[in-house]
Amino acid sequence: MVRVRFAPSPTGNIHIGNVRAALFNYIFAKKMKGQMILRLEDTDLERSSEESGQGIIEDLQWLGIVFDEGPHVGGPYAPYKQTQRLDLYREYALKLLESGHAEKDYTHLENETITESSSYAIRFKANQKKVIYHDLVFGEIEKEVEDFIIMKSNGIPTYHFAVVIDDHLMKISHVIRGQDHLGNTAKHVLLCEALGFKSPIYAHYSLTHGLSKRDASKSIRSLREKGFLPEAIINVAMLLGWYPKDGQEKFNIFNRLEEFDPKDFSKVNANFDEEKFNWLAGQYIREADIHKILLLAKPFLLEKGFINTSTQDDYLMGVIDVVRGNIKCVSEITDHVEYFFKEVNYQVESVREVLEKEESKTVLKSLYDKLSHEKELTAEVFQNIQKSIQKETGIKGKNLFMPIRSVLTGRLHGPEMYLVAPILGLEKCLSRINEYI
RNA sequence: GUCGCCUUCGUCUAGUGGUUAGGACACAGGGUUUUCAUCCCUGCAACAGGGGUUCAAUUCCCCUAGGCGAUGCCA
Repeated sequence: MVRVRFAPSPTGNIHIGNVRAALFNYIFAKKMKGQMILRLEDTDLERSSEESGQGIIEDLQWLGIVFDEGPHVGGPYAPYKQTQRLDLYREYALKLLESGHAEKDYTHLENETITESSSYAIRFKANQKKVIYHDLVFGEIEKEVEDFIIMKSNGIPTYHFAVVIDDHLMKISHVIRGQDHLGNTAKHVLLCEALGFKSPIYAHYSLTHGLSKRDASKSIRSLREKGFLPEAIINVAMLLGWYPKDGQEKFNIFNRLEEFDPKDFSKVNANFDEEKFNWLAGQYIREADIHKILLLAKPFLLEKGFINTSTQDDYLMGVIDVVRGNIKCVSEITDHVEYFFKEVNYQVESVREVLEKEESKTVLKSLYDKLSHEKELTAEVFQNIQKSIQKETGIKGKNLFMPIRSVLTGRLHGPEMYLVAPILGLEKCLSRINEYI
């Protein structure tokens, strides 16, 4: 049985870089029909927090990463928080002390006199031993290990110790983690040997640069609040370390589990490419189910006061569909749709300039005249009208289209007018034009 | 400092002992009856350097340089 785990320290939000630890393990569990375990490594008492742990669980759930076992759902190897497993670590540490693999360390007392009751740390005696282990991605790794602390003088285990004990006790079969642990793994292998544990199988993936922990804008929480789609984030995170063989960069990994293999992880540290992320995110917005975007967009539109609860969904979907090609996350929709909901404000200088041209008046008069003879405004009707205005007035190109765009939207940029106008509707178009003729 | 890992277009990458070294993002040009954008087409652009091994090296080996990581009573 494959059992993998995501073992974050609950000290902040997860972002698009470190979500890969959860994602890669989860994908592997899915592929192998194994189990996914969450363990909170909260032994850094200073920085760990309950809220952070909860936030991580929520963010992952939103992405579709769920756990078979963990502090929030329980499981046969509970507890799943390291601060609740302190007795366990103590027990194993004492064993190592007895077997001579470890010794007491009083260096934290500096010049104080050591007595029977003095607190002590426990140091593992690695004796410069050379360890060779196999990594699925990097192959044979050879590393000499120095002595290191396994229990702090406050009774809390260090990461290296707790991780080995827990992975063994929780029957973790594969450890998939960042290559910042490539060297540390030798320590873990040594500890396993000393404790008589079987080492899990290791796979280390490359690190990502350009994603500072301090940059909150790349946290999963923040991306979610901006209305990025979770599928896009999963896709981008996958690309940070793994590429499908056919080179297809937009993909749903859950449909391609067969292809996924940790041994194909990239060995090279990569830079996070925000441009590409934005591009991919936009692709997902364009292809998403319109109802889904509608649901996500409503809160943003309500907040801006563009709509109210009685605004028709059909109308909204039309609006969303016509502007979705210009956004990468749903929140950006509010930058593109004001004129569909509010009266147009013609104060923008460049727009006024267009409208005040003599040619523009000619175009708009003709447009008004033709529109007022129509009963129903469709894209085709609008296109035909534009053509006949051109034919009759001889005005074409920019001089033809800009006044129309300006009068109907108050902007110089936007989607094709023949798509915009039918959504606005005949009545609104006529009244806006009427203001200028 | 010591130890470990890595090094293909600007960026993310595919790939091979003999290839026109492929794709994507970005960028540039063109097209889609106007603009921004979308979409389509075209173009630009890479095997870090030096030694080997070999008939042949981007691919294998060594060295150098560079990058990253570890070296904590952080995880």
